[in-house]
Amino acid sequence: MIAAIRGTQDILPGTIERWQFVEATACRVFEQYGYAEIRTPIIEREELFAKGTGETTDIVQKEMYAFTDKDGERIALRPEATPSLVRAFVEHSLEQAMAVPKIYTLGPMFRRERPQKGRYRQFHQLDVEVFGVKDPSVDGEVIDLAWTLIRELGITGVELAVNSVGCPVCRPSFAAALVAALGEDVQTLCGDCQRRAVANPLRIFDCKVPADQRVIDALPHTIDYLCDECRTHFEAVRRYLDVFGIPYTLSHRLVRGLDYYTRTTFEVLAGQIGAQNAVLGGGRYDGLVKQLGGPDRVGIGFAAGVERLVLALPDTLALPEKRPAVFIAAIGEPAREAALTLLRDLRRAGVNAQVEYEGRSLKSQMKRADRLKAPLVFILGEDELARGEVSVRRMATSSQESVPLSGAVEFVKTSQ
RNA sequence: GUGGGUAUAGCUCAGUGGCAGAGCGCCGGACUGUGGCUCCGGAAGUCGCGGGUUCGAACCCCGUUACCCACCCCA
Repeated sequence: MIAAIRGTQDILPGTIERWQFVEATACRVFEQYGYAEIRTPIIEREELFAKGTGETTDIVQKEMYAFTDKDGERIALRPEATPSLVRAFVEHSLEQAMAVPKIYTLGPMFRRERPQKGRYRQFHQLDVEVFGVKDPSVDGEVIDLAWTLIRELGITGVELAVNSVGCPVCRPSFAAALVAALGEDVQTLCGDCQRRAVANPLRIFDCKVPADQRVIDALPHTIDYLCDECRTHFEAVRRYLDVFGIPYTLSHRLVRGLDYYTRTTFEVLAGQIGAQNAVLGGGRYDGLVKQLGGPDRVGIGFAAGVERLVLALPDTLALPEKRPAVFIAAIGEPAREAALTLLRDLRRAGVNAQVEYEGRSLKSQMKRADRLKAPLVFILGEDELARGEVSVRRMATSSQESVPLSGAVEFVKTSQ
């Protein structure tokens, strides 16, 4: 047997309904907020992510699926959507084409990590981006959109964390302050943290090693080192969140893993879905568009993990059951032909009607109808055929009546 | 890349050296053409794979692969 490759999975009937619910809800909410869907290729030039996601990130350094194409070009399977959306924004001058460049997309992403609960090599994201708006009110709108999505999905027990990581002006001084505050204590931290202290001090805040927490808790906070502009911006973002009535926690440890984030960062964390508890994360990336060769335009957005949202959906979520309106059981060859004609007519009238394909016994056909949860069964045998009627059985009550064959379609439609 | 756990029927799992099992599901039957409940019968297995020990291995030993969970990191 050839099995699906590691970290990929088939989403089967019984589960796919929850995916459809998540995707349909997301599209509805995004459209309501005025975002337009776009779809971009799954493969891109490797360079796009090296420059966009960041040469120093783990995603690019060790998790990206990349290969050399037959003409020698380096191709990558996208590990995230933002660089692709920025590329499309620039390539098609969407700022000219759209009244407001507010876009969303959804689809598979690829990262070569060891799979675990809520993390796969092919995973799926919902992704929202806004380009060219500096005003903090758009930070507020994007976070409100994220929060509304979570609420519309019925997901509870989540926490919204918000922070500001500053900009290229103020971040270096904060990083320096971090290292200075650590001082000799660096020696007492875990190996990962010691490496981070040199490579990217902000990431020390990601550490989960219990022994390190006392030292980390005492470290300075990003928001105390913001430059005037960043501080004013962040204060305004927080005011908007208050205006929108969105409950959030200020998390000075929310620094996020991608190089391009500036100023506002945020994350929605859910319990009960495993160790990978971030269902949604995003922030502002004011330098990215220019860095990718576009005009000097700011940007902000977020990505939500579909697998994680599906895990976080309430157990009580009741999705409408898919069932045929009527099942047609036929006995004997002449009746089978009449049944197929009736089947065609029902379907042309927009009715979900099913039949048994193999010529089985009536008993088997009834069993099939029951299993499909069809509320009505049309029984067509020699007797019915001779009278130009069908017997209609209501499965719930086991009651049975006769209906003229010519009125069968109408009968189903009126009893739906 | 690292650590731990698991691997037996379609699914969930029992089975600690002596004939491969259960529940659910599936197929058929219980007075000619009637579902669910009950009863009877049936199909279905390379016990993950490869070696080793043994008269004999699903079971013990070695190796290997896959999956799950966790670390790193991230959605």
